[in-house]
Amino acid sequence: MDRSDTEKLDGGPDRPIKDRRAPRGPSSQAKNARIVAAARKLFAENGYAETSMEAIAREAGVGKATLYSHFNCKEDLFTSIVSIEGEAHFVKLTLARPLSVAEDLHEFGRSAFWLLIAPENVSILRMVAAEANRFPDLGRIFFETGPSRLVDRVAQYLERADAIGQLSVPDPRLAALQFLALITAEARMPSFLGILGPIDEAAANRAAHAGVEVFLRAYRPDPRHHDKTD
Amino acid sequence: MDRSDTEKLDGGPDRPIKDRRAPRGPSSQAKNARIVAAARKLFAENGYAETSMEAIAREAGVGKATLYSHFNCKEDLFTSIVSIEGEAHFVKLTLARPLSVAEDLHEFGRSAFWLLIAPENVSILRMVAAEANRFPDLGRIFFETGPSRLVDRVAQYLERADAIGQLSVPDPRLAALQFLALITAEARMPSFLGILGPIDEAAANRAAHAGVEVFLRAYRPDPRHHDKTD
DNA sequence: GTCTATAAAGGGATAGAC
DNA sequence: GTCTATCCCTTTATAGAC
Repeated sequence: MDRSDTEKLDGGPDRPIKDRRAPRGPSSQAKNARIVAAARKLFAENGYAETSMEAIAREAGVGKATLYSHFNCKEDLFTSIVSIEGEAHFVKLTLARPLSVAEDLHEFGRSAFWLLIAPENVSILRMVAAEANRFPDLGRIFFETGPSRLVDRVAQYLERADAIGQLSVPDPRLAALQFLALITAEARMPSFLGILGPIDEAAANRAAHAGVEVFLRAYRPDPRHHDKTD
Repeated sequence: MDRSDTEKLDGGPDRPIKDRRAPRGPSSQAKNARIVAAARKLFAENGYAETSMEAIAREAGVGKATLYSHFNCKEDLFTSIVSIEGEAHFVKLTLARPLSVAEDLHEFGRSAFWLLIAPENVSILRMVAAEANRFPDLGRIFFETGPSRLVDRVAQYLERADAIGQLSVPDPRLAALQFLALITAEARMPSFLGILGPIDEAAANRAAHAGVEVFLRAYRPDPRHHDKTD
């Protein structure tokens, strides 16, 4: 399009410079995406402080000044990554069909296990936790846009299951937190500490099964446990 | 003692230097303790990368070279801190008396809640998790000297309770992990993310109560759930 | 062993050419 | 908008006096 002037100055295709045909995006949008992807990867791998802006620029294939033209400073880039990731991961999961409670919870439990345990998802949590002191608001933003929504969804489901008499759940939000805690009881700590071996579908199935079993035994309808003698 | 030579050179008590009577420990042992305390505090507050050796030396009231005479490098200091802290926190808790299961678990649950949720204890976990990629062995060392022992202790108790028929626990270690997960179900994530408000005895009581209640409903002796139809 | 001063390296952010 | 080269600061680690 409007490259004619520069081509006249360059004098042809055999330019003496290194390699100007490198994948340079047409607009800044593609570079922005590459920067976000690079920052996400490096922050997750090495943490905030140990990740240099130069390394991010290199990973993204752009110059450092380009990086600073997209994000004012390192903190802005970091908070952007956290917000993006927090939403992206937790929006997917749904738990809506009121069919078989055991089936529903098992299916949802398998998905939740992957979400809460898989290394690529845990890294974001580690990042936010590690920088909780330096970025006090970030923890709240991440929690409310991510995990809290997951809890809400489970709680709503449990409330409906209670309403139709399939479960006995006096405190849906507490029960939802307990359900997620049970699903991840075994793998949570090793996952955080980075010492969990590779996980597969079978592991997710076992975790969901073990968690759902205990949860249903505790919250199955039983008139004897309905009186609120707290 | 052997200060006579320097006193001759200094010329008396009115020295022009700032304040040499600062608390200088007699042996290096006291300084070592102060260094460890300072490093523990600063690492916990700001993380590994954001904590400078100079800041640790300042906090400990020693020179930077003194610090390096006690620990070869920053990594060694960090791993030492983690090992020390990992053991110190988890050794205290015991769960031995086979009296009332509900009472025992509630009492232990309250203590475990503090151990797993209190900010000063969570900070060590955040540190190890944050540096899991850079120090791969550290996560395992911390887990095995700390949290894993806690799980073992609970599992042993549950096994005894199963043996005398007060509970029905086919997999004691899994049940132990679930018990601890239930106790901390509500506060775990906010605690990690640094957005948990101040906790008190009442909060610990509520957490223990809610967790024990669900746990006992799931694992109370019931012949119908003993057949291993897995 | 302990401190002061410094060397050597790397990071965040910017200036200026294009 | 984009890149290259650079400024200024902090950091780790050490050298040398005491």
